[in-house]
Amino acid sequence: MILSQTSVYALKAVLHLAETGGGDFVRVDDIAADLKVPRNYLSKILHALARTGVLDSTRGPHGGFRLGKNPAKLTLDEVLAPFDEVIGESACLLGRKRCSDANPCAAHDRWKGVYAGVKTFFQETTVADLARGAIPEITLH
Amino acid sequence: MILSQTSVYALKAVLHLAETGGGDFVRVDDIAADLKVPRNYLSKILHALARTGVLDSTRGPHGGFRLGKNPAKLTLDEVLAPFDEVIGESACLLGRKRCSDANPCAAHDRWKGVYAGVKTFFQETTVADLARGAIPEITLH
DNA sequence: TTAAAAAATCATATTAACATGATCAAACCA
DNA sequence: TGGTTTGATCATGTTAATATGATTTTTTAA
Repeated sequence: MILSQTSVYALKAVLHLAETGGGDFVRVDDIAADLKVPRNYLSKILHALARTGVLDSTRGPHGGFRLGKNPAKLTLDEVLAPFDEVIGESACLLGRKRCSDANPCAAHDRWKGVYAGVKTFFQETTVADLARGAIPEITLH
Repeated sequence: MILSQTSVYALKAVLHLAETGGGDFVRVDDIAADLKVPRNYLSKILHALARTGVLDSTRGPHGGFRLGKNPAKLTLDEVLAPFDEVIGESACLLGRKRCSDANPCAAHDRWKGVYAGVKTFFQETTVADLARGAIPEITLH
């Protein structure tokens, strides 16, 4: 897989909230059940997303998670940042820490262009781009 | 990392043989020392590459590993096939087993084109493309 | 035919990702 | 104010990738 399992869970959860959340708080248990993802594991992931502002959370009755940003302005890169670093250092095909035009690995020149496409995808695609159906107007707080 | 550590070792070893092997058998110990890669772990990897015909191996004095195919005809895809499946099922961003135009995940339409570039890179880039310096003429057996 | 050289294999250890169950702490409401 | 609802956290378990050390098997050459 391109993304780790954790990243896939994160992305699915955020899309789920964009598609069906309607700006309301949704319980972890409900999200976990809908997505068929382990409850406590998801809880930890959603908590990490709340820390970065991607999600918003409250406890107690009527608590849960909702989007913390406008989905049209929320890039996949922002969602995945706490988990995989899809972008950045991991860019080198041969696993180098530092790999640049000035100090390239054997694959650098040919891989560069391909990787640029991947990078752009994650930096420019938004949650709204991927969410199916009508995206409700969400009032941010 | 895009590729697993194992895949990186495999790719580095094959490039190393293309660049410096000169068609002769090279000992695992020497490759491992040059690449700074664990010896027995590399041995297992090279053995797997020999099974698919990418490499050729012999035991005993003057034994070791050498390329089993013309590097100009050896694609990265062929090298990595026993380890990661960079190409194929793992294609779906959201981790689906089956994800197609007919039965797409939320990311399918937008990811498809980007992924096609990655796929093409691995299918069309050859070991000779990445090997630095003169590639010696290798007599295949 | 025997000793050395080399890959092949085996048994085991380490680590990180992924997962589960139990408990804790905050928010809400009667 | 006390009980219920909910996220947050903790302790632990499982599994696969990565790694190490020891042993076995094959090949060559003296």
